[in-house]
Amino acid sequence: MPCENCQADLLRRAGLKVTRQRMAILELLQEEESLTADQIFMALREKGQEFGLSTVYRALASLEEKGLVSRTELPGSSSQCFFLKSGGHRHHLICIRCRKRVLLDGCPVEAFAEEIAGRSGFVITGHSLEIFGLCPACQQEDAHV
Amino acid sequence: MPCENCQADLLRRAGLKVTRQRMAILELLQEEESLTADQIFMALREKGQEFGLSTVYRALASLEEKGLVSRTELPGSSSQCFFLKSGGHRHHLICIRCRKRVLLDGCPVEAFAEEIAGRSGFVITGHSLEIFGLCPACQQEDAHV
DNA sequence: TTGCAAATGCGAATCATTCTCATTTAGAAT
DNA sequence: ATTCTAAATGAGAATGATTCGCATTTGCAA
Repeated sequence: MPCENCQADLLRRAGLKVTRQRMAILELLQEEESLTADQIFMALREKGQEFGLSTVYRALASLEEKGLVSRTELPGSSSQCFFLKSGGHRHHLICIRCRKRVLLDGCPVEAFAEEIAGRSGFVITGHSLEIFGLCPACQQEDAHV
Repeated sequence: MPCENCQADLLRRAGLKVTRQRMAILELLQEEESLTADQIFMALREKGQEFGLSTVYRALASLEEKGLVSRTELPGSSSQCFFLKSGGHRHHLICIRCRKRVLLDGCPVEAFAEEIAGRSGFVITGHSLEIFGLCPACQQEDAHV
């Protein structure tokens, strides 16, 4: 259960100053599965907490650098989505309609990558994997329309 | 072995007009593993075949739409790489240094995705997977430096 | 050969993101 | 509590990749 103090501690432990702006962004990302920088900017403005778009970008960059946040890009979109990172190597299942993001357990790529390494002579440094689909709620909505 | 006629046929079969520009781009992509739009633009200019950057983008878009070309983004890069698509569902092993792109056989994600579908209630529509590493040549070069 | 939709060229426009620089602020040190 | 400094912020300009508008050209089917 997220609390203000937890978030402040997260920031402190990361060596980042605890600012109104960063707190608000962390809080927002806790409510929403994943948002673009611009969506964050606008959501905060609606809450009466307006601050500069460049601050949003900078806050996200510092949070990412400290491992509190990650980003990806939805297929066919030009802007990037940010979401809270929960430790360890995990992949996401992402709804292409509402952008809900579900954390997955396990990774089918690791064994595959090792096999590849042997055959190709590459030194493997990482991989990207995302699975896309329609979440149950959006399946319903699409049926209605 | 690629020949001019093959490429022209590819275009015709895709319902695209056979233009100097599209031919040159296909040819170039056959030589190079993968290139950004701008790299294509400049490579063609060096060959004395200058044409507009927007034409490069449009040609790539139409080739992609017809399934002759795909694109991805290297991690930490802001521009997209284009490469010839060889039929079917395939993934790539990509050198993060020289950007060489190696086609992989098999896909470790399909079974995983089905399992996920059952558990999550999502209708899976696709996935993205890329594996990154250093190719043998670049391992050498890095050792030298 | 003709006709016309498709393709091109050029520059302007757009969009996400980053940068600059003056100002403010968190939090450590006093 | 006050002072001090590096870190963070705000506003807007700058950048860089990509797309768009529109006039012109060009495959290619008839």
